Parts: sequence; C-alpha cells; structure tokens
Amino acid sequence: MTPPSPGSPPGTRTGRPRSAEADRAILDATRAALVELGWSKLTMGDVAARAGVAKTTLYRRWAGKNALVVDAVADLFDEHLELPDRGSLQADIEGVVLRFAALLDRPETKTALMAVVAESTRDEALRERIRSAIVERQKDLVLLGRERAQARGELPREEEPAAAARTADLIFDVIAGAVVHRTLVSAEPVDGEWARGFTALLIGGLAGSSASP
Amino acid sequence: MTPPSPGSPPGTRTGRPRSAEADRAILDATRAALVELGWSKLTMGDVAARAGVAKTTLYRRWAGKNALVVDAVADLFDEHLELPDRGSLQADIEGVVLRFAALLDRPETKTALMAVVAESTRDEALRERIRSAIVERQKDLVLLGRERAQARGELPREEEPAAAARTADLIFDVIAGAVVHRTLVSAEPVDGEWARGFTALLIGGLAGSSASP
DNA sequence: CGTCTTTCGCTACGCGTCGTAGCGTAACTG
DNA sequence: CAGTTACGCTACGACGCGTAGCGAAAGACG
Repeated sequence: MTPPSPGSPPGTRTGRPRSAEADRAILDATRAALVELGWSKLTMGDVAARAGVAKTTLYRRWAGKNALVVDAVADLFDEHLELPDRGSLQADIEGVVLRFAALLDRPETKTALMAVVAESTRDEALRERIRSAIVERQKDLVLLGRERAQARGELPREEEPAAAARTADLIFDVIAGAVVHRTLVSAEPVDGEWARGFTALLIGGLAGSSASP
Repeated sequence: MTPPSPGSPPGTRTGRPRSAEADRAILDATRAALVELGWSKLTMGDVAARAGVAKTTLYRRWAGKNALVVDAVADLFDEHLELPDRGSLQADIEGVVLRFAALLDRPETKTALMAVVAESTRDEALRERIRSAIVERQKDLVLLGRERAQARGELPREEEPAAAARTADLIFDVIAGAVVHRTLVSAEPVDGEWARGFTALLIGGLAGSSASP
C-alpha cells in the first residue's frame, strides 16, 4: 500500500517518480504569477496553466495556495545564506539589513510574505513551515554577525544560555521587524542611508549621539 | 441627480438616511467573524447574515472585504489614543509597547492586520487608508513620548526638521516592527519582561550593558 | 398632507475558483 | 513481463463573488 517493503532504502520507491522538472516549473510559475497578479488574485488553475501541468498535479504535491506560495518564496531565501565578514559590527549589521531588504524588495515576496504570515496566525503547521524555511535562516545570519562581534570583543558574551537565547531573539525581532515594517507598512525604501541610521540606533541606542555622518 | 442643489450644506441629503445602527452591527459582525473564522474564511455573505442586514447593504457602503476589514479593525485602534506620562523615557516606551501589543494580541487584529497590509502592497488607496486610520495614530503616541523625553532632557532635540522627521520615522519603524514581528512571526508573547528588555536595548543600544535586572 | 428621493431587504442570477473523482496513459522497478 | 506510481485530461458539485431588479420603508420638502 504505502512503502514497497519495510527495510528498503528510504527514498527509493517503486513506480513512476515525480518529475523534478515539474516541481521547478510550478514554483517558477508561482513566482511569476505572484509578480503579475499578487497574492489575492493568484489561482491554482492559473499556476498550473503557466507551468504546463495539470491542476491535479499541483494538488498532489501541495495542500493549497498557502503551502505552495511558502515553498515558492522560500526558494528565494535560499540564495543568500552567507554573510561576508566586513570587519566590524556596524558593517556586518548594515550588510544583513541590506540583504534582507533586497529580498523583501522583490514584488513576489512583498505580496506573499505578509499574506502567508497572516494565514499562519490560524495555522500552526503553516507557521512552523514559514519559521523553518524562511525565518530561521535569516536569524542564523544575525546570530553569525553577533558571534563575530563577540569574538572581536565588540559585544559582551552572555554565559547563561537562556539569557543569551532571549537576547538573540530580541535582536532578531528588532532587526527583521524594523526592515519589514519600513518596507511593507511605511512603504519607504531601505537604502544605505536608512541602514546606517538604523544600525547606529541599534548599536548606540536612543541615548547615543544622534546619527548624523 | 446627485446633490439636491449646489450650495446646500454638505452632508445633508434628501431621501432616507443610512442607518447608523446598521453600520455598527456590520462592523461588530465583521470583528466577530474575524475571531471565529479568520481573514481567509470570512465571507461577505456571512457578515451580512450575522449583522442582520442584506448583502447588498454591505456593498453599498464598502467596496469589498479589504475596505470593510480595515474599518472594522481601525475601530479598535480608536480606543487607546492617550499615553499617560509615566515620568521617564523608559517607562513611557514600555507603556506604548505594551499598549500596542495588547491591540495586536486580539485575535481579530492578528489575522486581519497582516492580511490587509499584504493586500496594500498592490493597492495604493488601501495602504493610505491603513496609514491614516491605524498606523499614523500609533505613530503619534511614539512622537508624544519622544517629545516628553526631549522636554525632560533625556533625549537631544534635533533642530533640522527633515532630520528630526527621519529619526522619528526610524524610531517608529523599530518599535512597531519589533512588536509586530515578535507577536506575529515569532509568535511569542510581548509581556512586561520582553518590553523591559526591548526598551533597554532601544535606549542603551547593543553597546550598552546587557539588560538583566 | 402628498411627493420626491434614497435606502433597505429580498430574490435571483452569471461568473469564476475550489478541490475532487474517474479514466486512460506514461514512466520506472523488479 | 507484471506491478506500482505519477501524469494529463475532463467533468463535476459546491461555494463565494458582485450585481440587477423589485416593492416597501424612512426621512426631506413644499
């Protein structure tokens, strides 16, 4: 019924294998449809037609629009997973901010990310999927930058693991939240100037000197 | 055809007036439906049935789901528009953070806010409506707290208006963005402890002492 | 009071999307 | 070769959308 036989190498199934090309075509078509139509007007039938596959094929692989779009945009977040060491905390934060902003600036992600996050408030599985496929990867960049700063002595190390984790969560919420809010709610560009001002605020705080070059 | 006569007091039209009670019933029904069904499963027909009005009445007043939901949640944001002076910048920021968090914690706003923001990426009029009805009011609270802190001498005044506006925008994006991200993406509660840690970070910056009481 | 104007509830409709069922065919395994 | 799974295709019922048309109700105005 399900596996060919218990004990055979997992991933090796009998029968016709799924077309990897179809997968790629569907995800590409989904991103194209997001650009042209946006989240709300994207339909499964349209994606199927663009990808050159039958609508039933989509439903065999994804439960619906939510899951499909999450996978489609998650692909974009796979591309930039390295953070070059720019030598200072200030430069590293600016780098991760600008990189995250570049991803959010794409029309596919703009319209899709907030929509799936909105859906995730009522779908725990979807939230977990978003978390592992998108959020956690961005968070790793932030953690990496923090680690480097601590190695340089720019930031204090926290010994207690729980407190360190809380601080890391806080920093990530601040960075990601600010970039998302600036881009999607305020609808203003995250450019180099904004990144510099934000980084200065994050490092020095409100009490620090006003951020003017 | 359109106005009774050019020159008559605007807002005074002949004919049967619109029922204010129906307006209230519809918005109440919309919020109730958001709680029970969430954004994606909310339908105009269902809202009309809950409100005890005909579906056509909804369409006479709102263009569609987006506009209706924006007005429904905007009502919630009208309730808390004062910020008691707690005497210090730290306490004022914690106050505004907790207040904003309390609004976001409602199930109606959780599911609706991100959805309409997502739609607004493709609808300029909708974005403007969100901005004036929701975002700008929260921003005023932040500006008020900043003004008080400057009066107390806790924060420096910026003389150049353009720079001051940029800084204000930045601070607001950081505060609102962090709270939204914590609540909706990380899906963790914004409680007093988090508010204290966030405020300490915002005021003192990463370079400041680790925020441990 | 009667007339005019606008809103209201109601019914009915065409349209598009959803998600699934059923079938014959294609691809791969042993 | 037989067995198994994926695929394309068609068709279908269900449902929400947004609108049209109607008679009745509720105020404004003379």
